[in-house]
Amino acid sequence: MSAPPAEDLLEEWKSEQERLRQQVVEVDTEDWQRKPDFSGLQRVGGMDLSFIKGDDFNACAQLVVLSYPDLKLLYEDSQMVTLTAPYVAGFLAFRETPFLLEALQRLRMKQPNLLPQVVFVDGNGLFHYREFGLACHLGVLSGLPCVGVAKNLLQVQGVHKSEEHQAQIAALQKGGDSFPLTAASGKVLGKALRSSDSSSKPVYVSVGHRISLDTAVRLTHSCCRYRVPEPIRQADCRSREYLRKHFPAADACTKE
DNA sequence: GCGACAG
DNA sequence: ATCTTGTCGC
Repeated sequence: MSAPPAEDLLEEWKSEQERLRQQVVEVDTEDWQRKPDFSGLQRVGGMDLSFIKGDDFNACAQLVVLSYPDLKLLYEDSQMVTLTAPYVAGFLAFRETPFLLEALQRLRMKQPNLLPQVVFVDGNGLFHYREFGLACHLGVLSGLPCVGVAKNLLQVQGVHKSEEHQAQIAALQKGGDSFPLTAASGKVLGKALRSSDSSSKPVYVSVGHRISLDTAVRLTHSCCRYRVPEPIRQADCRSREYLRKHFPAADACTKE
């Protein structure tokens, strides 16, 4: 279906990532990030893309803004988009970021008062081959604080699904427990977090932009009703719902 | 050739 | 990402 990406394009993308990497701010920049109860934080965003089953190009781009700490819906935007870049592990941002930025731009235009103070992104931030995953990319280009939350482990910089890793997961006792994901260099690139008491499979949290890792992990835990933090979960549910409503069984009975 | 491969 | 309902268990 989609042509394999040319080698020189990947090299261009790498350069772009290495250039933008320099702009990532991996410390807390907001007052609320320093507060034990995050007082001052009122709006958290979540973004996601959902696809129709056999279609790699058309997707629903979703933005939700929830109140904090209640996690009630304040704003939502669903928009059908046509993707141009293929999915290549390590380059997810080149596929998705343009449409996430557009959604934020529509919000800035329509309801700037509802702009989220932090955005949860479905994917990694600094926990990435070149320390510049989707959450960093969106953070730097939007200027907003961003947190990356991946549902699956990307094996990067010496972190792998070893027995040691499995043992560390097994040692996570309750919601909020975590352990560091340490690169071969010694740098902690992210943390595996048990997001709730009832989910034994962790999520992988890393810094996107303008937030420290410890704050990102603490905030993620505080936004979890289920395994996936509520802003991302809502974005996922609502974009799927949009597709079900507007493209019901798009593949059934097409052959007569 | 084999494994890895965020979404 | 997507294919997929009910079911077993705490």
